[in-house]
Amino acid sequence: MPENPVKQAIARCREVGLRRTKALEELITTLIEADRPMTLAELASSERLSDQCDKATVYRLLQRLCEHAIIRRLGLHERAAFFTLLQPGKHSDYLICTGCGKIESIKAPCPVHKLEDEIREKTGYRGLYHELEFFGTCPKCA
Amino acid sequence: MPENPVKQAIARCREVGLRRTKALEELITTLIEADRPMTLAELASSERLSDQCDKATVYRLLQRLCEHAIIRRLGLHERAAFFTLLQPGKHSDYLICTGCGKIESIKAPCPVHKLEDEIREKTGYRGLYHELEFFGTCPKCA
DNA sequence: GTAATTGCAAATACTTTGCCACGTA
DNA sequence: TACGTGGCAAAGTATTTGCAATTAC
Repeated sequence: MPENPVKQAIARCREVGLRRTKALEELITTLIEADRPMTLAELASSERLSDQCDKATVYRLLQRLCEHAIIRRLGLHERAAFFTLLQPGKHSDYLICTGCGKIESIKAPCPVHKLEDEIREKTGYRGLYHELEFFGTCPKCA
Repeated sequence: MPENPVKQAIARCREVGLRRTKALEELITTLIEADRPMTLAELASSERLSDQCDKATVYRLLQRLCEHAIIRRLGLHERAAFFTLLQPGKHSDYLICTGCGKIESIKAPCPVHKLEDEIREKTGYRGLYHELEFFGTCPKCA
């Protein structure tokens, strides 16, 4: 039974020593409801957070959550950084339209695990993970 | 016979209608000599370019070259964008240390072409390409 | 000659920090 | 109570643009 993912994420936050604040709850909830990577600006101005707390607060929350590997910061080519919640057992690659900027999750089985293992062995890098993005022009923009 | 890659790249520039300026030559040469993705700031302050032209010029050159798919802008998680020369038949994935920021090219055969083909068919995206990065802590930083 | 390109300076955009007040454990 | 957290405002860093002067074709 997949328990409430918001509660799961907050539990992970508590485990690493973060305090359970209203802002934290709303941030996690927002990320889960959106089910897509979001920018600091988007989050800070979102319904749940805009009148809940300052942008600096969201910024520092994101920072803490990144440090503890509860969320991840993604490149994705925009000027602003994107953040996505890490959920155990879930991994997403992305399909991004270079025209309108639309970002889709690709849930398809990711074909790079084998290469990742090879790299881990050959290079001795620790905590290895990857990010895979496909870029192109979506049918609407074409 | 692999002809001089600088000349090749400049030839491609000419084909798409760009003028052959000193700045263009030095920019291309710098990217090829470095053989790694570079940021606007790095390029603008590089030996070949710093007293050759203004940062705005480099910026606009990079922009034009991107539009014509002669270079590519990469995310790579730093705050600044990275740029890399596209060379026909060459594709690189990257291994990046989250500690010191070192960026290595992975020349290993890239395992995502098949998935890329599937996505092209299923989604109808045009001009599809991908970017694959591995992140971790390098032995030195660990 | 004409349109693309450039330099300089100013404007944006996004991120990051300082400092003191506040709330959670 | 003590220390993590939050608000507000200011600073920092990277990017982007306007406009007149210059240069490649």
